[in-house]
Amino acid sequence: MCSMPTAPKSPADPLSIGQLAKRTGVSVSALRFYEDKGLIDPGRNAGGQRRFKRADVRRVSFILIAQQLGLSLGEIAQALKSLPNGRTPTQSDWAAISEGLLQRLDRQIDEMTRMRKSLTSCIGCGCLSLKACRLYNPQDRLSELGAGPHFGVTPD
Amino acid sequence: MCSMPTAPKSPADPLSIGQLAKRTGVSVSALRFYEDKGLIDPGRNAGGQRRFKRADVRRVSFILIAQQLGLSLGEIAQALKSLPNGRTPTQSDWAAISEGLLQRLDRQIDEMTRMRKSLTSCIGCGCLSLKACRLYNPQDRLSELGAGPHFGVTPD
DNA sequence: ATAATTCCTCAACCTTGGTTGAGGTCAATA
DNA sequence: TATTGACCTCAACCAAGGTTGAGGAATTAT
Repeated sequence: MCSMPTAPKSPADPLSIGQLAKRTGVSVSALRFYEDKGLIDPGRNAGGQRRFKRADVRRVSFILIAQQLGLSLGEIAQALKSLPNGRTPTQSDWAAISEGLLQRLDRQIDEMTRMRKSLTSCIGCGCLSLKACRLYNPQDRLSELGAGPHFGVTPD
Repeated sequence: MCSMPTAPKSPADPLSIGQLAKRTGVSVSALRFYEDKGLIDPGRNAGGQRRFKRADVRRVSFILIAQQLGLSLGEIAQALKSLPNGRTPTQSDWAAISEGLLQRLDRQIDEMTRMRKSLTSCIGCGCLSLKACRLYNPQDRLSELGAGPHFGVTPD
């Protein structure tokens, strides 16, 4: 026969949720949660079970990377909308969307570097008032790194 | 008389929670929450109302700064334990504890810079697999920046 | 054919970092 | 003195990012 002995899973083979979980290291419950939030959109087989395309491995990888960079799932969902719908994303589609991450990362590094400068000067003078930080950094507040309360310390 | 006309609030004047809120920009409810978590420990007046020392303004500033750097309230509580108990912290006490923040910030900048390198190479090859990232960055995962799921992408 | 897995949905729960409101007390002001 | 604030506690709620478990259906292995 022409068919290979141990079915070398063609690139079209769909993945079950458990298989995707294993490949990505993301738990099954988290994958369902991502679907619920619109980050992934698996098809279903006749029995109603989720069937993922192999390209979804990359999609989940993107989610993980973006999370590392501090994007919320909502922001990630937004970013993923820039991918072609219908067609399976190509490498250059992924490269394009990843550029956005890189820019964000650069902004973050920049903010942290400014923060470092401020903190150094705060430590230097012992004031710990963020007066200096605010001079350097008027209303940015590294807010990408966490919600954090409103800022506006009026020191002693 | 020797006393000044409009009572130039001596450094010993205690602050009410509302006054502290105004000085720090932190809401009254958040201040109560911080007390609950052990980050601040105001005394009480005869009527049971919180009375903060002026040094608490600095303490709250520290909390805000540390939050910006991604520390959880629990971690901040830990850090604050290094302050002298009993005595009001001096400028050099604050400088010492802030050194820890600076080191953490440096680690973060370092991690982000490595992440940038990885991401650049991922974008370059279009793989988006984090294979390269993991090479550069074996098990660190910028985890300081958020809980984030377990990492272990096995690409397509 | 049957047993063992895996999967399904839905609801409840968890942690962080708070906010909001009810019901009641304290303190400053007219 | 009366009355506004400002304050008190306690409980419930919110959003994010999930986990856990119940009860049941589908799939896979023997």
